[in-house]
Amino acid sequence: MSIRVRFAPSPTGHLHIGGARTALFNYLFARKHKGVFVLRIEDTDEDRSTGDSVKSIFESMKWLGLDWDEGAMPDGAEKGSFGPYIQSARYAAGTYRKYAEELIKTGKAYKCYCTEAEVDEMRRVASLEKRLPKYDGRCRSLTETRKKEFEARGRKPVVRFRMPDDGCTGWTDLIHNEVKFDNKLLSDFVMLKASGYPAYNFACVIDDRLMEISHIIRGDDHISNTPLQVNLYRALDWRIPGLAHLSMILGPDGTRLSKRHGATSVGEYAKQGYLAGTMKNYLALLGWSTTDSRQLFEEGELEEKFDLKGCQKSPAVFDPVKLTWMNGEYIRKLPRDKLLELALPYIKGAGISVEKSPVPLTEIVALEQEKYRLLSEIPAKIEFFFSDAKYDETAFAKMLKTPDAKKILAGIKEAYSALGGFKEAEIEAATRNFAKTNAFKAAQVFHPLRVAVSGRAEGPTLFRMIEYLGREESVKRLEKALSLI
RNA sequence: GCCCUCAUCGUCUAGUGGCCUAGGACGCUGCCCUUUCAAGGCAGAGAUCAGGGGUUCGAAUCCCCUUGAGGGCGCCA
Repeated sequence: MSIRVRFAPSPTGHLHIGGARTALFNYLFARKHKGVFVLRIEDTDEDRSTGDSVKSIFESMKWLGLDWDEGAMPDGAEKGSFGPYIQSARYAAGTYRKYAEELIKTGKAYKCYCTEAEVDEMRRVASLEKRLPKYDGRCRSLTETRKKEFEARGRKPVVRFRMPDDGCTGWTDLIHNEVKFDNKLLSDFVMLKASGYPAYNFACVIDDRLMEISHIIRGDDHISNTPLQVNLYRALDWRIPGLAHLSMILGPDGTRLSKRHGATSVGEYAKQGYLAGTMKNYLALLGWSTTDSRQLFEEGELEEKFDLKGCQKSPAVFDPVKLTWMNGEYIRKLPRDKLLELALPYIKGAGISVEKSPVPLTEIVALEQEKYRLLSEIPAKIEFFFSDAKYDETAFAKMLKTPDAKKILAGIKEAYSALGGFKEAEIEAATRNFAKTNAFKAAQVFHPLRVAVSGRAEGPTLFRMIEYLGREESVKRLEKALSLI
């Protein structure tokens, strides 16, 4: 049996962390088993589905590098021979109606003329009387005359699935092992809405089967939908795919991850300067691990090592602090030209005019590569190369408001002006020499010098920084600092 | 209310009856390196394995109960 998995988002917003994790695990499972990864759009919620959401989801998937083998594509075309891959299009082709009618014919489904208000009331009363708040099945055996009456009054029926009245429905979950539900608890769920559109539990089963999906990997918020779907598979006499329910992702307070925990969409993290590789690596570790508890994975390694057996049953708290640490790790591993490429949008976005760069921008950006944890931190770190030093008050007070500061800066200024060349090694030698001849400790000179030239108490390695700034600019800044002391 | 699921350091986790006086990672603390900040190296604090009962020569690992948390009970997905 060939492995075919799918990610089936409903386009009602951006791709969220939880969705991305589900997509990732499906993708990894497919790659690991040399299977097929399908992307299907479940846009059967007529009110909330939007084309913009579809676009946004595509974008995030692409950013994360989760390329799919079959399904709806960003250019509006489709790839694969099981299409269409958008449920609204499948609806238009009559796919769902066909199977619904078949089930009605065999008595496994029926038309229900109850209005939403009636069903709501039914549930309310049941709940009050401490009975199960489920549909009571009153339309299960409507006579033809009754049906005609309803139709005559203009009532549009929904199609409901007839659940077995007794027995249990269970399955062997690939993550949770045996799970079972008492059929008595299960409701005759809606397959086709009054509008004719399919509801989730129905569309999902029909499509998974028709697309020959071999394994369903989804969040465990779907566990209670599963017995309904299993019964549908059986009614249709279809083979039930492998079922794997992933644990939820929670916020730091232990509740389901949501907006009030901060950024929840993949796009927001991308904007904040997290790398796609970081996100992929971090998300993989939320609910999955190797037996050696490995943290950092090389490119392509997850695809090789992923295994459903390593999946956690319990929910995981999303930890932005660890994510940020990991991003630093990924940034450090970046080749410098790649780093520049990724940093450029942030640099330009900060209004830094890079044309004025005294040395190739790559060099400047790479200067503090080991310190960046977020791409968005880069502009603030390199800004002083491109505009006059803005003196940090604390640093200025501490390093330049000292008895020796004037002497040091003046002396260094002189030494630099007299230098033949202006390379890191020469600058360092001259600076150390100045310190020595004037009986200063190296640090006594270095600190004020750093502040005078960059405005900050911390920064890149001192002499290379000064080299990049250039003699003229360095001297100019020393003069300015002198005038301010 | 009913049903389902889950339960190892603050967090992500390793662990499938003896190798566990419970390992790794993030975070935290200290030291080293060092012109700063980082990075790196080393060391350390941090988990009576939710609690209580069993089973067993032996349990984080198996069984039962309790508690807690999460999810579901839609013509949303």
